Amino acid sequence: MSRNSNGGAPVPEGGWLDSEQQRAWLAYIRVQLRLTYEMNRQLQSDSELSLPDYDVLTALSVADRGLMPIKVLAAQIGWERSRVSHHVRRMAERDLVSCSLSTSDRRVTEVRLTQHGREVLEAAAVGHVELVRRLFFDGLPRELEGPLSQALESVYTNIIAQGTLPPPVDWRPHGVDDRR
Amino acid sequence: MSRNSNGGAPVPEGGWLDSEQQRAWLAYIRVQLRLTYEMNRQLQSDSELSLPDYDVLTALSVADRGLMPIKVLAAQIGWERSRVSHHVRRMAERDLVSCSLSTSDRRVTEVRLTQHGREVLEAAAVGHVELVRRLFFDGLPRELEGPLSQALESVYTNIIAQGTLPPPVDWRPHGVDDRR
DNA sequence: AAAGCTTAGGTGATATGTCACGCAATTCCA
DNA sequence: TGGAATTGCGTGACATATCACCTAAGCTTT
Repeated sequence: MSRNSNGGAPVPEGGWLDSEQQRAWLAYIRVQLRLTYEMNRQLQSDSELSLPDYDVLTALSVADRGLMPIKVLAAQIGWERSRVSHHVRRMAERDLVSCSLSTSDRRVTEVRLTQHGREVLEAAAVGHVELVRRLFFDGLPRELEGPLSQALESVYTNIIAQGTLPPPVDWRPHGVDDRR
Repeated sequence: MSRNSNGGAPVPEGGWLDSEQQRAWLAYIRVQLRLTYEMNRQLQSDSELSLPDYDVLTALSVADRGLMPIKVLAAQIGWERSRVSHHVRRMAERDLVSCSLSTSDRRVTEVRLTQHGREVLEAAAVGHVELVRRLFFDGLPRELEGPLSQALESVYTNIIAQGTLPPPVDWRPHGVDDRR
């Protein structure tokens, strides 16, 4: 940091971001930080779920028959496998999910949403989505919704192409309806 | 989840997001997840820093005289104070920062960037910014940079207004140049 | 200047996440 | 078909984060 003090002109060469890019990146980081903080806080105070809990339950809730191998679940929500393993065990102790061996391939553990888990999720989702709407969309002018989606989708596509992570399966997070 | 199966029409009433909003939200969450994962991964493999380490060092590097009270640092990067306290102690053991009591108010601990910390940060920043450019901006059409910035800035302003968190001080994260 | 409030931080118990490794089921292939 | 490679996961040691609570310095009031 603190070099490249060129008074605000774009930086064409390899190393740094030009000023328009810096603007976008700064805005992105700020939104990301605050939003994560607030979502966590809201969930924990209005429900018995943490944001990670919520992510797991949401992924399961839209899965076929509310059930998913650990490997797939990890890919869906972008976690390390062993994190899922630990987390799911803890959630099972709270009766939010249950685990069982697949009959077809006895290496795989299938994680299943319990009835209680589904109820807790649906109760929590109301407040969560409400928060997202209030914090995110109430501040977003209608005419920028389209461009924002486009921009983020482009970036996402690029990340998948460039990134080192196995490409994910379709996933709908945080109150995004699955319209079956 | 899994209710409100209205076949794709916008949902006007209170509870859920309409389909354009769902599109934006889904894209946002996906980008957020992948990007965090990749940034962490890159930093840890190309330097001796984690993403949290990097955030701390970046905040300090743009501070006046490379020095900041813990309280301010926490606000800058959106952490709980005690997290900063613990983390900074560990970083001090690695000689990335150092702590000392303020002379004017002996309650405050001032965290300072060490010479070694600055060197490590500057070495790490090169690869980090390179990754951000490759993953984020290479996928973002120039004509969408402006709208994206605008959209995220609107959202950010709204979060600050609505949110429960103390409004932050100015902060420039992750390789955003401070052009003093 | 002492009682009581407020503010900055540290601390220790606990929860959570990561990493390296190991084991067992499956698949590959000579 | 039997051994090697691969795959899916669990585990335990360790790193990190959170939470409730503690101390002490400064401030305010009387």
